[in-house]
Amino acid sequence: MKISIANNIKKYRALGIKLTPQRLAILEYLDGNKNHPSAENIYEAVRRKFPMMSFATVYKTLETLKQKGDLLELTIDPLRRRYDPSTKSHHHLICNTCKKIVDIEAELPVSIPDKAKEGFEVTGNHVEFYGICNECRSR
Amino acid sequence: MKISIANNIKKYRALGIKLTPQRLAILEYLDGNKNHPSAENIYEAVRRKFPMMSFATVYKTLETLKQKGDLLELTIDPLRRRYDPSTKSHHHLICNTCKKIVDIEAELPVSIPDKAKEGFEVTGNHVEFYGICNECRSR
DNA sequence: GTTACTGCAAAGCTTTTGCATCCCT
DNA sequence: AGGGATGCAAAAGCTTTGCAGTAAC
Repeated sequence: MKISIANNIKKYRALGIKLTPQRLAILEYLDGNKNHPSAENIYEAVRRKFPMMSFATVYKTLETLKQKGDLLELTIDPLRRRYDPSTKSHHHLICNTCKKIVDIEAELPVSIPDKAKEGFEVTGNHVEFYGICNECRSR
Repeated sequence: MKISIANNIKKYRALGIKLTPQRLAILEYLDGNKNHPSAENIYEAVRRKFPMMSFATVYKTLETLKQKGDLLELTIDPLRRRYDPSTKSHHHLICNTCKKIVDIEAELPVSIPDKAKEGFEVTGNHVEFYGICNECRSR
């Protein structure tokens, strides 16, 4: 984990991102994270290392990463924004009961007929599947 | 439009929804509306008829309709919730530039391989296509 | 030395809530 | 008449912003 971040330092330098300790902690927390964390999740996690951390720093860093194309903002949760460090396009399963969000690893062939495109030039897509997860069903 | 609402009055009665003038105005505004309005859009529109209307009434009515299954809440816009009176499952095109949201009329065969289901019992899905709309491309 | 980031507090938006009053059924 | 809806104002969340001080480059 730490090694992976270390290897990426030159990538962030190249992007023109100034690497402060706070940012490194955020990057380390996000690296490989599959939990689709909210800003608060990130704040709480990183604050254990940097008790002086402020929410503004979290939001500003997330905004920077987003603009550099290194972080996806998910509009999936009606209550708050969630973030996903996996920037290659993928899809999600959402549990209607516990609201858990799980990545779908498989490729999904989704296509839209030309006549349904309404004049759009389509550049990407995102599929959400709704249902009930294993744990919730067991109850 | 008014006729369609009139025909539906017994439906709402049957749902146990008390039909106040404010609610009728909201229902009329929503009926057949393809603009995916926000609570504020609805408030502004209905306020022209009922200047005394309050935001709380809009939100409470939307919540009621949602719970009766007569309105969908869209989690598509990161800035605010939007509502869709078309309750039969459908998909959306979203313009990256002007943020317009357009309904897709066609059926889309979307399926997920069993091995990708992560133990979920899948009950529905929603596809978002991203791109650039005709108007934005013309500039 | 510059430039850009941090931290704090305040402000901005959207959405929810409590409560007295009102009105649909 | 009774139960639910309305309107107002206040509060609650989440996110953004301004600014002075500070640290990375």
